[in-house]
Amino acid sequence: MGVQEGNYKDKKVISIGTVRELTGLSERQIRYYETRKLVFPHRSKSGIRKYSFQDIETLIEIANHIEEGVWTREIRSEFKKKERMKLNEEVPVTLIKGQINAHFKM
Amino acid sequence: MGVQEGNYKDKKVISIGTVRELTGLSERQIRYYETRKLVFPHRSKSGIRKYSFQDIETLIEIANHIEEGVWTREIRSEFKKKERMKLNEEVPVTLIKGQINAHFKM
DNA sequence: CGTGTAAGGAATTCTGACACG
DNA sequence: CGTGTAAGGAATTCTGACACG
Repeated sequence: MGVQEGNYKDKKVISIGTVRELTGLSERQIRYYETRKLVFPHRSKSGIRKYSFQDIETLIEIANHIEEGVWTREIRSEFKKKERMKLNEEVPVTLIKGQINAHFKM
Repeated sequence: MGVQEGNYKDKKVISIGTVRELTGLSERQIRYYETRKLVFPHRSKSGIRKYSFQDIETLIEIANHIEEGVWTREIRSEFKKKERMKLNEEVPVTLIKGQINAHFKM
């Protein structure tokens, strides 16, 4: 577990119409949150936006915040805070002595 | 693990152009394998095909077989065979005594 | 600030068919 | 059998703007 799992969750392959259906948001809203730097879809060569499942979860989270009256500006700084915390989680966990013994006894 | 994991792999959300890019197949080929009953995309209300990541893996597998000269007919029966084996795997694994003890000692 | 909408154009996708072999 | 292609139409997506508040 952790950040990258080589999974499908982060592959940007979903176009905006499908994102609209999955999130219940309007395309206007989805594009607006991009101008507010809250989501970052890829672009196909011809300029079509492509989103990941992770993006969809983020959009739903954004929508929930907006409903509560939170501004996009605040949502962005909250996301940045979370990003900083994630980086800390990535620091390798030190193995406990007992676990090391369990691993290496043969 | 097993069949359904509530994951993103089976969500049919990818349109054919993206599938073309991900598989390297032509749209003609992708649609043809559908008429041969090898892949089963969903359809949006307006009739647009939507594929899952699982479909993409299946398509790649199909392409490999075709390259080896295998006919779609044979590929289909091979897929059906695999399907039957999958059903067997789903039979719940009987717990080994020691494991049961480990689980229930409190 | 966040979102709706009409506008015009460009890119995507669909189906049925003709072709080759 | 498996795949390419041209054809015409329908659905999708894009951008920049006006609007409201």
